[in-house]
Amino acid sequence: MRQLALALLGPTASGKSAFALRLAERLALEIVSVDSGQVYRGMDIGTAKPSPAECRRVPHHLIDLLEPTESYSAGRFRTDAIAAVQDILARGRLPLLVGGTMLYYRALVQGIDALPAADPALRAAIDREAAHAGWPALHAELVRVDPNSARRLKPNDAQRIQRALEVFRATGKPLSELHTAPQQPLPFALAGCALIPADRALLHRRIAERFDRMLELGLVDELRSLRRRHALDSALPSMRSVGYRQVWSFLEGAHGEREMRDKALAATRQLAKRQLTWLRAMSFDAVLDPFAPGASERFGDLAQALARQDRAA
RNA sequence: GGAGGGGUGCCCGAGCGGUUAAAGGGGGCAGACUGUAAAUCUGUUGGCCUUGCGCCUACGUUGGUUCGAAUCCAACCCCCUCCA
Repeated sequence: MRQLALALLGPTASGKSAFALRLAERLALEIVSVDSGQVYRGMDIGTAKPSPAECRRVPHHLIDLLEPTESYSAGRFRTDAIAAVQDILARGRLPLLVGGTMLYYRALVQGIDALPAADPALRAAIDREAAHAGWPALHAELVRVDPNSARRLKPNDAQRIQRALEVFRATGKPLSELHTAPQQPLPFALAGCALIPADRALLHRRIAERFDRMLELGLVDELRSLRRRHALDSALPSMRSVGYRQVWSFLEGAHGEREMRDKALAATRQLAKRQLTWLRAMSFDAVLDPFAPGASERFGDLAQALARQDRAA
């Protein structure tokens, strides 16, 4: 009975998926996506979702879970990912977690406190207050009800101030009190590998090439048809994701095609930078430069060795 | 050819005699991150060093006025609009 799952984390456009699919030629594996964008149905081109053919070749999990009008969460990811991994292990196959949503990955490996889920009504109410008084005023309110969280948060950090107030109003308890830094062990072993490119300029070039390919594949039309089929608005988590957000403003006439591309590329580079900050801060069993010659083979060898070790144990 | 407007740091753009290495924005770089995370927020961004309210380089080019110029003057080189 195998107990091991592998994970491959890296910034956007670093080649994670290609590495994973290559490895699938050597090992009987199934992929668990660690990606906050690929969970949405219909958002295929812009999230670089694996093609139907690739999904037939290698089973993928945690993809196409929700409509773009819905929203996902780190907490739900942990539950879903554990279930998916155990499922794969039960089938006697190797689970490979692949993605770049580092908060989700950390929630999986470190655990996450039991907190109330998002409450749209509460959030809407807080938004209304912020529109009137401004976020610094709500931060001041947080100082009264949850000084510990308030100290951590900057007066302009709208999203986190909103969350802290939401939790307090929902439970009557300060968010900081609910943070108990749980060490929730996983019911399986997890070996993680990070892809960290040494050549940032090359990563940027790949980001540009990839976005241009998305445009050729019909990213703009994809969003157009999503907007026809669903009651979407630009504040939805799905529509705020990189690429879609910029195409959205383009469709709204906020700017031209050239500017849409420039903004999308910048947003993607910034995303990659944040992902790299996570990757550098976390510890992994192996770190590879995805653009170094033979990196894919080295990852394959590593994974194979780990899998063999696990089977022997 | 004539009349205007303009050329500012990686980009856009404010400044219009000293307190200006030069507002603001973008981009870049670095960091934070507990149910929105492809989100949200913070810091930083000419060079050098003995890190000093230090030195050097810098506001199209060259020269000039001035104690002092990105800011005033002249010539020149580009760009835009209008008239021919």
